[in-house]
Amino acid sequence: MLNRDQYTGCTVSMGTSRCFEKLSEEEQSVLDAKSVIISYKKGEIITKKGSFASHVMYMVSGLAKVYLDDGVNVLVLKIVPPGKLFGLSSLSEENTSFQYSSMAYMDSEIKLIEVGVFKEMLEKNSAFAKEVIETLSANNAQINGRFFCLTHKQSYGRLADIILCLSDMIFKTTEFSLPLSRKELAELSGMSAETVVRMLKKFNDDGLIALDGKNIQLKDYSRLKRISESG
Amino acid sequence: MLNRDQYTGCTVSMGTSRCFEKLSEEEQSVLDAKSVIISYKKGEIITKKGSFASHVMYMVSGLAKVYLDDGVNVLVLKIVPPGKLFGLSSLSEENTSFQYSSMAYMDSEIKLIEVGVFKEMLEKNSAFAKEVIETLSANNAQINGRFFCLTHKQSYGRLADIILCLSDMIFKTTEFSLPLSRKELAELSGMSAETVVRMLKKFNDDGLIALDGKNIQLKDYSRLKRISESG
DNA sequence: TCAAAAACTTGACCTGTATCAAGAAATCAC
DNA sequence: GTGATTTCTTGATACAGGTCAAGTTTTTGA
Repeated sequence: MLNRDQYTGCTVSMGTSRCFEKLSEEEQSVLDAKSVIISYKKGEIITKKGSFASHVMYMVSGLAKVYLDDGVNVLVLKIVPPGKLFGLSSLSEENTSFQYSSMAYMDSEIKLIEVGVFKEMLEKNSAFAKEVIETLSANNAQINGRFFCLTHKQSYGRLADIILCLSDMIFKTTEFSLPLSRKELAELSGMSAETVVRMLKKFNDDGLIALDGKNIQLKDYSRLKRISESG
Repeated sequence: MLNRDQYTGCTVSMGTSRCFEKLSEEEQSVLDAKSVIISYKKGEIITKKGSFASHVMYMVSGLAKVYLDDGVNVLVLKIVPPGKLFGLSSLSEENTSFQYSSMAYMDSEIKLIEVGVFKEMLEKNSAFAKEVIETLSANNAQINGRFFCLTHKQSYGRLADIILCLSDMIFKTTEFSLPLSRKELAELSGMSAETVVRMLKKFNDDGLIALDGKNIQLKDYSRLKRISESG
């Protein structure tokens, strides 16, 4: 049999944004001089699509979603964990406003870096620029994989994806307390909140997970994986 | 009423890749020395996901699709018209293989640029690098809009999107001969080929388009637009 | 030029998942 | 602490659009 490529609906890309490692101490301090760290409470809007894109962001601690919203539907593009740069669309000369909205899933500390100084670094330090290109590409690839899943997998697979993703990439343990509501899980997996409830229940009844309100424990990782893969 | 944001399932982003304008004549000729122009016949594979990413590509003439494929389903990420750079995921240091497959929709001439020399330009010429970042961001934004549509609009809206997109961005006229099969339209709009046939027929019967085999004439642009917008 | 293959079309059927409704549980605000 | 919201859960219902099958038309290639 052909080795069928796998995509996941996972919302978090690997690794951290490593561009800052390429800056000299002096450059870093120039950057820091034009940066502030802001605290956001759970549920607070961080950026609103269409508003003036004056900065790029770096997640220091916490968790946020980056999403599109047309007033009726919401599509979560990605979840931003600590160590990640986001809001890079602000670098565009053509689009001076944010292309995406973002919201804190939990209390978060976010470093806002003035876009002018960030661009200045791109000009001065090509290793930095290359790292930023790397970040953009990785981000691209990850969202495209998610795109594939949300359009071609069915609900069980998509929900399994999200559960595995949260476990593997965010909480790094098989038992955790969800900071997300069912509605938010629904946005992530591209389905209705009611369907999420039903499917979580099914997973619970089938012994794949143990569910207790907001607490989830993965009981059968490999079967979840199989569901994720088979769609 | 709130101004509801609009996204389209359109597969082509605006404008052309302008990074080359930032190169000096000398840099351009260094680049050209490491480039070749290759002709592809309609239906030929240009890059295969997973194969060694030795070059980035520039569409000189023709039309191609960039897509993901898991062996069962196909998702077209974008259509590449002349004047566009593609395959930029090759720039990643981490992924030395193509992240996406691509195929010629019609006979095409494509310039293959050796990835090493392209990276060299990124290092040397920061205006060039900034333009590439711009291209990546625009590409991002465009695919995300498409992502939104394919997950939240229903079929009529998605098909209307594609028809309008082909008319506005590719053929630049309201009457054209489709180089794509129904199957390919289906991939683009994320539905089955049978459904495409049925919906095209409906559009035809409703006087939105005049259909004659591969020939499409847009009869009621504004109503198509409304269908596209209302989903 | 003609047979074989591919693409297109139409109909019948079926199912995954959204939507609506309504009650239970949890959370929030004062 | 208690009433008011907001979430969560479950059931009933509806339908968009996929799948399968079978016929027709177009394209291909020897």
